[in-house]
Amino acid sequence: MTETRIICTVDVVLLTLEQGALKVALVRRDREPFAQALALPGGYVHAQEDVDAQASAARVLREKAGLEGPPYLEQLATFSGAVRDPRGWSVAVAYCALVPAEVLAQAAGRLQLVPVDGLPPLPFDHRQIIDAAVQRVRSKSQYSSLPVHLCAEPFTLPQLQAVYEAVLGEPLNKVSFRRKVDELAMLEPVPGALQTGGAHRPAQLYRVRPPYRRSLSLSARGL
Amino acid sequence: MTETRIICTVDVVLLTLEQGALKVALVRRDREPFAQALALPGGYVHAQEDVDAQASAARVLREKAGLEGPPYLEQLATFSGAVRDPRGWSVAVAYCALVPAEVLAQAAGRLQLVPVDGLPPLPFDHRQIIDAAVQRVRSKSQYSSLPVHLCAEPFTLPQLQAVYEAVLGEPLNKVSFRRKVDELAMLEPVPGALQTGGAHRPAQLYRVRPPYRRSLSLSARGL
DNA sequence: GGAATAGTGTCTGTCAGACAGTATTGG
DNA sequence: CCAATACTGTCTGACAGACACTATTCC
Repeated sequence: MTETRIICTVDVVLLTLEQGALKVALVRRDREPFAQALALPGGYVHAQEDVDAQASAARVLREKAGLEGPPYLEQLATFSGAVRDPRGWSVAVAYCALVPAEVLAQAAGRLQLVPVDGLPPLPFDHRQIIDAAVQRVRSKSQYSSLPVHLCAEPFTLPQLQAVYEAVLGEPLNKVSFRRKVDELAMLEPVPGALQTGGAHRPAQLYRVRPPYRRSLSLSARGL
Repeated sequence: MTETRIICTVDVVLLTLEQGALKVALVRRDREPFAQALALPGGYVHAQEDVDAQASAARVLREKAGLEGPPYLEQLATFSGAVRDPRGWSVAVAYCALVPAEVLAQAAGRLQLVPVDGLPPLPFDHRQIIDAAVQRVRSKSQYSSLPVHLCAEPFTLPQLQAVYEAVLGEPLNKVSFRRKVDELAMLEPVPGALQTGGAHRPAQLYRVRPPYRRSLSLSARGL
């Protein structure tokens, strides 16, 4: 009995917020299959250089998006089967990464940002992978600090609330939002730093407390 | 440059509730590495016969546990890397399955049930995989109907509440529990069927409504 | 002073949990 | 009638959201 070789890859759903809309970063494929098509950044697992699949995903982000330290990178799910890739039976470990739009500016040109609510036809099962990522992000945003990773530091609480509202697609109560953020105990005010410039009262600037830099803070009852 | 072959496997964390404790089904390995050791049921992905990794997991359940129709089977996470398997760089797609203890009776002898809170040393990273599965199940039990898959139908509400309490490890309020179960709208009373035998008022028996047979019902605010 | 936005004190409706009562069986 | 458990009606404290007020800036 011959053992068929299985294709092992990683795909990264790199999400950011631009102009109030959640967008996914796509790259133009330079190889077959689907050469020239827009697709998720991904690639083969390199057994020689990657210690695990998460390292493969970080390498993909470095090579294809020029991102050195991924602020937030989480395993999403694994997509597998005989028909998803024309080359044969494949396993794609999908990861979800969140970055502030400012961080992607450096990779302009290599990446194309597409609103997740208006995706073009995509190769493989990339549409399904993106949908799963968006669903996960929206779900986790309801009860965790996940969206802070879409905000460049330092930021104000009204800015952070706008990010939450953009991700969740619904307006939030200001008082409740501030209560919850306070409960999460994940932010600290930057002493003396205020957002000035507007013709109105300046807002306090905040940053993420170091322990929550790469992880999440969870809330018992949502928001 | 030579491409190293990557080992593709699936592992199944088969959980059940026995004597009020959450237990995982382990099998004695019949091959190297770790032959004779207790480990999670698992095996290679068979590209020729499995349409995807979930089918591989279902096949493993069938071959190693004698389970034909897995009542609940969900992808957990993927564990990968160079060091987790002595044979080389490996990818293990882990699945979590829930069954009532009664269903496992038919597979007695092949499976050994071990309480998840008193696990022996296990090969590979199986301890880590089991811990992830238990954490996921406990977490999801807080706001979904997941534990019904640990209950053989038909069951009474007090029985179901006991299952929730065993999984979550804390007592629940009876009134709130019944309100929530009612909100989930996932159960229907079996007409005229009552649990008799005790020297007390008999309890109404319930079954899962067909649409929720293999999926979950989610609650907005937990429990 | 006015416009605009940041931030806060207080009220209220809702809902989860507690309590205690009724219901229904076997002995 | 008593013990035991199933089930239900009602009260109450806590909390999310609404409202309105104060604070601070630029013009």
